Amino acid sequence: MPELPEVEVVRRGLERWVAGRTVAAVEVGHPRAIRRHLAGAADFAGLLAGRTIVAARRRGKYLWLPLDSGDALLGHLGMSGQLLVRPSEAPAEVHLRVRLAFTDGGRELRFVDQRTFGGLAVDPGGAELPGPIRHIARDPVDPLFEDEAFVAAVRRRRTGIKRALLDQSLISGVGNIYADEALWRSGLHWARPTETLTGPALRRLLAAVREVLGEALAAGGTSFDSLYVNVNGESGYFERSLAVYGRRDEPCRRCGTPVRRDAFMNRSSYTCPRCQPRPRRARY
DNA sequence: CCTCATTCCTGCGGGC
DNA sequence: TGCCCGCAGGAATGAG
Repeated sequence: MPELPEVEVVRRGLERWVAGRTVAAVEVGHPRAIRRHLAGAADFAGLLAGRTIVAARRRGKYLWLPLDSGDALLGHLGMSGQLLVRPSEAPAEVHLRVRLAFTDGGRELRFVDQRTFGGLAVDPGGAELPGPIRHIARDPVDPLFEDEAFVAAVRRRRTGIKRALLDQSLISGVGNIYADEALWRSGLHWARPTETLTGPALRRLLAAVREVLGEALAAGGTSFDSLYVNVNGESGYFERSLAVYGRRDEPCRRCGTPVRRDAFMNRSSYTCPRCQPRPRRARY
C-alpha cells in the first residue's frame, strides 16, 4: 500500500540520511525479509559490509541503493514495510527485520515490516537498474516515461482499465488507492474495457494519475495508520484529500451520491455510481 | 504471449 | 470476555 508518493518520500529520506555513508555491520533478524536474496543472510551481509551507499533511487514502488561496488541494495516495502533512520541505541521495533549500522557510528538504517510482504536483497551489478526489476515499467513521474507507448499498450489489452493501471509492467507506482482516485477524477469506472478507451480519454487518465500522485507527494503521502511513514517515522496527510478510496457510503465530493464499494481482485474498488457509471460491457 | 486466480503475512475490528 | 472470521493488498507464480 505504500505507493509511488509514499515510496518517493522514503527515497528522499534515504538520499539525505544514508547516501555517502559506509556500511559497518548488518543484522538480519527475520529470514523472510531477505527471501529474495537467494544466497542467504550471510551472503547478503557480506555484500554490504564495507560498501559505501552512493545514492537512493526509485522506480515505481521499488527502491534501490547503488553501492560503490556496483551492486545495489534493492528493497520493496510491500504492504507494511518501513525504512527508518534511527539512533543505534533506540529500542528494537516489534517488527524489526534488518538492521544496517554505519562506520561513522551515527544513526542506523532499519527495515521494519509487520506483514512481511516487503523485503530487501543485494543484486550483484545492479547499481544502474537491478535485474529483478527490469520488467517493471517506468513510472509516470519518470521523464523517460513514454505516454504514447502507454496509450497504445493499454488499447491493445483485453482487460479492465483498473487492472491495467495496477499492472506494473505497463505503468509502475500506481496501487489500489491512487488507481481509484485517478479513475474518479477521470470519470471512468474500474471495469471499463481497455479496448474501448480512446487516445484522448487515456491521455486524460494519465494526466489525472500524475495530478493525484503529485498532490499526494506534496502532502508527504497518504497514511491510514502509523504504517506509512518517512524515514523519521512521520506520516503524510493526503488521506484527508481522498475522494473515494475508503469512503464507502460517504457522499461523493463532486455530486453527493454515496460512494460504492465493489469487490475486485480480492480487494476493493471505490467509485461514485453517478460520476463513474458502470459500462454495459464490463471487464474484471 | 496474454490474462487471471492464488498465495504469502499479521493485526485489527465486528459479530456472536 | 474471548474466539473466529473477514479484511487490508503488492507482486511472484503457475495454470489455462
